[in-house]
Amino acid sequence: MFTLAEENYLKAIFHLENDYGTGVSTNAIADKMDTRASSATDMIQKLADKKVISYQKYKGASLTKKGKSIAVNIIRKHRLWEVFLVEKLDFQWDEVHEIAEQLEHIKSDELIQRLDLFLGHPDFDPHGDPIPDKNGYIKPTEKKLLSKLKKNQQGICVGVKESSAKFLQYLDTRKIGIGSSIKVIEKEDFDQSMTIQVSNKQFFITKQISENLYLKTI
Amino acid sequence: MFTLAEENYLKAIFHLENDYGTGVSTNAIADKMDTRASSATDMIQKLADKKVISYQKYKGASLTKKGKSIAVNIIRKHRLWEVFLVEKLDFQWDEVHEIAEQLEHIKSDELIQRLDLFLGHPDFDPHGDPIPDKNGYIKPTEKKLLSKLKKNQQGICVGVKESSAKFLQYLDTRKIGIGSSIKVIEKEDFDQSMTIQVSNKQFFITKQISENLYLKTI
DNA sequence: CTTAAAATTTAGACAAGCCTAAAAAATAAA
DNA sequence: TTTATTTTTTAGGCTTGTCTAAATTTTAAG
Ligand SMILES: [Mn+2]
Ligand SMILES: [Mn+2]
Ligand SMILES: [Mn+2]
Ligand SMILES: [Mn+2]
Repeated sequence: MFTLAEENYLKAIFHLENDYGTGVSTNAIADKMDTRASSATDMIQKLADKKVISYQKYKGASLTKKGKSIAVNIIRKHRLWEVFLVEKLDFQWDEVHEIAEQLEHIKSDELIQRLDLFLGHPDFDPHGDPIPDKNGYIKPTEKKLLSKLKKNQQGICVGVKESSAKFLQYLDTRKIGIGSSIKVIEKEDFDQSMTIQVSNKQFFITKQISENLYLKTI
Repeated sequence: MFTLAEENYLKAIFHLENDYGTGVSTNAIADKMDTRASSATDMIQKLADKKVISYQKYKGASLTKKGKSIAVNIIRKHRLWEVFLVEKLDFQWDEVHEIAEQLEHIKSDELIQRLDLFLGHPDFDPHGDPIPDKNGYIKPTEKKLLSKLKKNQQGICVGVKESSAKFLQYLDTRKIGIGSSIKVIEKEDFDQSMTIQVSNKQFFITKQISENLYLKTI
């Protein structure tokens, strides 16, 4: 069995490997966990002892098969709970992450199996992130960052990269959400800022925004 | 903010005061928490420092107003989650306690408020225990242990005292549950064993059973 | 290739919660 | 009321997860 801290480190390492490739540095982990490098080292050594990561001093860490399976299961729980909170309890999409951070650590396979059924086996969480199935399989989805689109290209918003409350609220005030149709009207070469069209309104957005919106191009 | 361990101690002290009156002994707490008296003393001193119990060396502990309010809130969460698990996820009443022991520590007032609404503001949990309202008020209910009834008296089962899976399964196999009509057919003076009638069937039960079933007499 | 900077690990400490063993206080027995 | 027993507290230690400061290794610069 794994402690809450161990579970959180495994999840962090999973996300880091996903985003920046295999072999995660101590500093990257410490950063994501909002702790000190020395604390990260301690935990990395413990996780290596438990065979859930492979690790050599000074060379970074990678999840083993077992470690990945644990991490994915926590992510599955996190996302299912987020669906529950939004679909059943009427929370907004910017309000659920912190609560799901707690709920993801509840230990009961039966509970998750039944929750999944109750929710109708959802494929995506409220932020457009895929929900791993009970075997840990994550269906690969073809989605593209808005920042990669050129002038006049368009797509449907299928997810967000950042999912901080601040960013989600920014999107809310501009009526951008999962399912919104977005078209690039103008793109500034110098700073990658864009003018986009959502429904019948046009907005000016910075690179920081376009780099955090996933689209399915059409 | 209170740690998981602190919350569990507060809940234990609340239940002990409820069952055996104010001023709870160190041993009673250690016993309920399945720990050693020395550990209980450590925690008692910490809780006293935090002003959630009043305590004098060698004299036992009692919840302060603040401590009681925290304990009752945890119990409210526990019971609401049990309702959720049974009503929404189709768990059996003997399967929910352990999971609720985890869920009761999730910290979000908004979550509990919405869960309560989602469940339709239930008054009782699956074991017939009252659910405190958001102000911590527990509606007093008139219920009587089956063991207190005399021959030919009857009532409706409104709750169980014990709620271990073993006991609940015992009741299940005899089709006894919340709402069952129970009549005392025969009562043995010597050992308090009884013959009772449930629906059209008669059972022989020991004192241990009758002391753990709450009835509303009619 | 040697030095400077950055990244990582180690050493030593601390709080929370638990433990065992021993001391102290309260209670029961004689 | 003295002695024995039970209850409770204290003392000292251990594990988990964290920290700061110092040492070590790796990487980048000159
Ligand atoms: Mn989330
Ligand atoms: Mn999400
Ligand atoms: Mn329960
Ligand atoms: Mn219950």
